[in-house]
Amino acid sequence: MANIKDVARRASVSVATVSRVLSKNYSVREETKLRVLQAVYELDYKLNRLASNLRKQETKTIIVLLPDISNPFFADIIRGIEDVAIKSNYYILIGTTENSEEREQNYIRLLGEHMADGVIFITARSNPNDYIELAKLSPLVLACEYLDETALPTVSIDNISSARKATQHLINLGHQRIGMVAGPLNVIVSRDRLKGYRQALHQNELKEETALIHEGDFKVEGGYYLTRRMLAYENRPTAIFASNDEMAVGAMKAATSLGLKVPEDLAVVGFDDIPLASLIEPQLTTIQQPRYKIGETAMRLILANIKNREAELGGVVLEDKLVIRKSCGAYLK
Amino acid sequence: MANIKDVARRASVSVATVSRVLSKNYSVREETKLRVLQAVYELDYKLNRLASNLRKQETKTIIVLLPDISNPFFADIIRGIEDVAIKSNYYILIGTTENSEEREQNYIRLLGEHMADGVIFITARSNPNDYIELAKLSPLVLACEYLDETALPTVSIDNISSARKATQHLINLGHQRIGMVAGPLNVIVSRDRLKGYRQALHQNELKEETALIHEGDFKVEGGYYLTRRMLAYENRPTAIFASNDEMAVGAMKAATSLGLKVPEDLAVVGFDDIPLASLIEPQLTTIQQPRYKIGETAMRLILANIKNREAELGGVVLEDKLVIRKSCGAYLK
DNA sequence: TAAAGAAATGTAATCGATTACTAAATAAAA
DNA sequence: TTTTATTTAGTAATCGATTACATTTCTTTA
Repeated sequence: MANIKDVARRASVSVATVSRVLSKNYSVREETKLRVLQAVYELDYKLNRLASNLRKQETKTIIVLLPDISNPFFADIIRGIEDVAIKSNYYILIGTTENSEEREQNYIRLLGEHMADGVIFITARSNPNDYIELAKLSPLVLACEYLDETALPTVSIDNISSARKATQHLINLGHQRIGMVAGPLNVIVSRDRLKGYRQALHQNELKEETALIHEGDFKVEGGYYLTRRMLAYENRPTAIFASNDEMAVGAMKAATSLGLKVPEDLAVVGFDDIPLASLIEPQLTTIQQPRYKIGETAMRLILANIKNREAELGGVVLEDKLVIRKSCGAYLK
Repeated sequence: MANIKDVARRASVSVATVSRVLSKNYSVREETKLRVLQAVYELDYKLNRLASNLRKQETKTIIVLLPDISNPFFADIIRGIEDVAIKSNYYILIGTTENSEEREQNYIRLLGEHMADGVIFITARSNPNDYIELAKLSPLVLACEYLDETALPTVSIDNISSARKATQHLINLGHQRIGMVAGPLNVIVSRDRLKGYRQALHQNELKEETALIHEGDFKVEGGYYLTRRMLAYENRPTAIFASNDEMAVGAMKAATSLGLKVPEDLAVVGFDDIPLASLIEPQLTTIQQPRYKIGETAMRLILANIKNREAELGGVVLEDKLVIRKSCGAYLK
């Protein structure tokens, strides 16, 4: 395989000249340029990007870490990231952690080894300090997640206000006993959605019942079992707000399994608006996150951070939207 | 950031010795080894993998190309690939082509630029010759796809026999007029599924009707509209075999939208067994592909091919399975 | 104890680019 | 035409590892 030396020899110029021709924005005599390009063509020369990266100390690669690729929620975010990346001549290396600390480290290590220029986390981990430390070494952006205390670059919606909005919607429809199927509470996003739910109750002077608040796992089965449990109470809830759509689907299945109808006997509202939400019957009322835009913004933030490591990049908060479909029963009124 | 020279200096040895200590399987005196490791620790030395890769002429990275990351069908395949990759100390770089020729080339170019050691296609393209040419330059494996003529390394199920099996199942349930919602016919997988459908008809001396065979796009909407069209016929089909689950869901929605019940008025069988298949009501009867295993095998094949470029690697055919749920109506009999 | 063989380490070339510095060629100004 | 400024191109250092080959040190054997 031809390298830059071969091209130089063939075009009777130095390697420096070849490099200049190929990297544009250098002044090279037209005739020489043509000779070089001819040689490139004849030898089918291809840049060795490894060598180039080594010398330039950059890789144009961003690591994107997420827990689980089969979660449809992430797909659009990744599309957003990748689209911006491609436009900026970057590549993304997707790593799925499957919630394994070791696997995550395995990918993070690549940063220190100069195999990537930065990392975007679309993932929920517990220890904020790790992020902060890492951010000192390497450009880093959190997508969907954020930290209470520190100003790392983040992109997300305002989960508190969205959850409040969703709960308020149920209250407006007349529900007084609203069950909450929360996400895992070690995740800040779950905690904030729970917080929003509580705020809505308090603002409407409804009292909060621990029996109506349960911690789930973001999976269909979790939503199913927790809802079954709540529906077994004598004084059962008339509505469920689930912290994500999968659990909301589980809640609907729980109702059906007990002979209850959604939304007549149990109203359900989810969170995320994954594709499934509009395929299931009845279609799910849910909070829609601007996923693609979250991805785009995350990539833009990291590019900005690469260009200028000093740039103060705080958190970007994007608009969400309550999508009203059938499962909340609004159409019945 | 410390490099190998710094470590060498600190440990009072040559860079060669440092490299030997770190790359294992070299004989180094225990005492020297300790000194080096101590220096590595003190300086927090990290290998520059770019430099290492350049010298060793390998990257331990495999490109995985697929049309669309939001398709849940691909997620398990990727999991299989990634799991094997990690065990073998490889990384995968996922590229989504969004059916853009340009985007695909953008990723393929990386191979020539020494940024990856091989490529796995989980994707449907038209021109087999491109694959064959590329395979000469670089290790390449096709997952799910295959070619008629040539012996490239491939992993897939036998789509013809699976489609035959699915269709036969409907015939066994008494259906005589079975509509086929095919996938895009420029894709060999779609052609083979159609072939299997036809074989089943012929084997049962049912005649094939062009009015009952339609080419779709693997999307829910496509399945919906094509099925609506078929259900509008005077002599409408009593069953639909769709070339993937999304279109099968579309078919079910079409039936419902016309007031027909699935499976009583219209039996539906899909293909792939994506997660949605068991979440939708009625649950979908479908062909289950061993997705995770397809991924694993694809990665194994490419590793074998990297180790020995001469190895003759033909096509691996894995077992599929007809999963009988509610939508075909078998339970009614 | 000397010679031969084995083990440990060092020297320097190499992978393939980019680029600071320098030199030659050309153009512009005096 | 000479001097100066500007383009264009070359030389060689550099990025940070790995490894062939050479050399030194240590063991083993005679």
